Amino acid sequence: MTAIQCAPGVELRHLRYFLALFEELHFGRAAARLQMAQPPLSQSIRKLEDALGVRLFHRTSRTVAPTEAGRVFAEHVRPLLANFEAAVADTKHSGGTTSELRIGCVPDVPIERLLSFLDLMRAAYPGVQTQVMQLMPREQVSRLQDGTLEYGIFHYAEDHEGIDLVPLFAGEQLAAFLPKNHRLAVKDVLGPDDLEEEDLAIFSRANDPALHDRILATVGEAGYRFRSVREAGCVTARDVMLAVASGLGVALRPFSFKDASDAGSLVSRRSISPPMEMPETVIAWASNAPRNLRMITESVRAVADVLRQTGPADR
Amino acid sequence: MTAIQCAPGVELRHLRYFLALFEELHFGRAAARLQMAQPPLSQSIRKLEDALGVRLFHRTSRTVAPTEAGRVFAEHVRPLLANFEAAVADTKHSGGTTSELRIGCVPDVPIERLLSFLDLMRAAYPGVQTQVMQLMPREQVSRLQDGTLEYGIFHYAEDHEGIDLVPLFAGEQLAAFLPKNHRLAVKDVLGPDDLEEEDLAIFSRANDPALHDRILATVGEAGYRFRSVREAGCVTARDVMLAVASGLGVALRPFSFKDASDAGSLVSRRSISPPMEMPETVIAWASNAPRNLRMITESVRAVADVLRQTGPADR
DNA sequence: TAAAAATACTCCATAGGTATTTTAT
DNA sequence: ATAAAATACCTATGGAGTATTTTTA
Repeated sequence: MTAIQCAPGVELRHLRYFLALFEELHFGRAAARLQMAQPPLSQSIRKLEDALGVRLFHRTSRTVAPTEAGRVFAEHVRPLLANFEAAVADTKHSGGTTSELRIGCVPDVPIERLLSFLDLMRAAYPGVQTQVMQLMPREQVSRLQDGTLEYGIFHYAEDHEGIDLVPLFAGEQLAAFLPKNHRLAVKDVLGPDDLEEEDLAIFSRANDPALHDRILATVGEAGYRFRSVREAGCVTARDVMLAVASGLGVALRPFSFKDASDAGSLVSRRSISPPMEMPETVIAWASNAPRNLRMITESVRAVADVLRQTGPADR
Repeated sequence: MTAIQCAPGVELRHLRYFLALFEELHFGRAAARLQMAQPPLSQSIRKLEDALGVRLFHRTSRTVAPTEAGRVFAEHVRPLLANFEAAVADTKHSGGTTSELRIGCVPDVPIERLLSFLDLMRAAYPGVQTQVMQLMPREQVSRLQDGTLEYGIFHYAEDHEGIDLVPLFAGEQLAAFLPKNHRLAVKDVLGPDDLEEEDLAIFSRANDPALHDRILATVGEAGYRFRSVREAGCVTARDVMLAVASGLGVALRPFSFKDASDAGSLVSRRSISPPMEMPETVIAWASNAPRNLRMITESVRAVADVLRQTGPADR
């Protein structure tokens, strides 16, 4: 009932900062982990100490060590933050409001990348339910616009009206895929000279015109020429591998495709030089999405930011 | 380890706001209780709901009702805040740093007032140890300046170099104290005419010259004249009562003095008209007090603010 | 229509960033 | 000499205030 509150000015933020520093025992590293600069972290810790009236760390310019009070505080703070997260998760659930997020994803995003994204989202939004469906970019965009999809993941090729997007993953390196017993299979690395007598097998332009064009442009700019370009209605990695194995031509696809297919015994993967990469993978959403998605979208931005910097190797 | 945090932007502040609203179920009252305006409370609650992705209250312009999610959240938030307070208290203790606060207080501050102040301070600073000592203002000031006293409580009479202070209590109403069988004891209320043939008994000017002068000035301005002013080295209420009982003269002291003395049977207390009041009671500290007192001083300011508004009746 | 919540704006406190200095090894 | 924390300074987000509008019992 008293209007006077204990430890005014101390916020969850300070607790998180404290815990990070307590674990790292190094202002620079803790700040990096918190994705902030070192000076504001110093200031925040000092402010926390002031608010508590207790010194939490004994520091010299070489060492940071928790004081007795710091250890006591850490003991309390850890479960406190955990309880907070639990409270949030529980509340989200009980609301039933955070209806399942429908996420569209093009088939050629490596499964590990997709999973590392979903993992981080679940960490940021404990209550969230996700339902990932395989959709081509055009389908994704129209569903984002009519509200039957919350987020879409595809390779960037062009902008769309009413759609916001941020980079999620860097473009993957491309490799050449050719039939096992192809004459070029004996070489480790293939270049423009090797490929100029080959046919390029690529997904049908109708599937995703903008991406199709962009890839062909990239190929041209990198100095590659092909005898012909053959379109195939390939959607999955398996389709591509089969087309290659059946002699349609050489495919240029991300390195990771080898692992994703059971056709590994039928096709060979070879590096190419000069290298090329796919357009970066982006995540998109409707600009006018309902208000209850705003914060989730903020998390999406944050997660995307982390993934783009650290890569999906984080797991 | 993940840098992505759950429910970003939610701070303890929001939890406090939420709980206040959950209990009041009325934005206006909750805001008042939180000592803030209503619109920012609306905004904060909305922001909290956004961050959680869940509606916590169902509101019309007439009613505010918690949703199911709101009830769930409240269940979590209550112990969470309690744990936080406990964590702060524990940490303060363990640090041992919040060395006992030495608080000086002049003798004529009513004990209830002093206690209500100490209560609120303990609420705001759970770990705090207080040691109150009876000191005259001059002594308090010099000890504040040399750092052997953290806070001083006295009646305002003048400013001092290097000393900050804020009002703590309004000045008390003065009453006249006279011997039980004094000729004026038959009257209920005494005025200037009654007292002009009396001697005024007052504490020695040497004790606190500024306050002494200020009281005499107040007496004069209120239109009171006395036959003479007699100084006595009185310090405690008991001293004053004894001086009065022994016939030194009439004393003008706060109403509450009657209760504080066991000399009640020897002296009578009478209201005076026109009324006079003591200078307000202030709490003071050294402007250059050590950094670990800064936050406590902030609490002192806050507590003083509340007490001055609500009065010590709060208990 | 009246009480209460939501909006619209304004302001300022402060969180956080950058550049630099201090300090201890 | 160097790595790391502290300090100084700056910017800008957003928390909180005042005035006003909208809403529904």
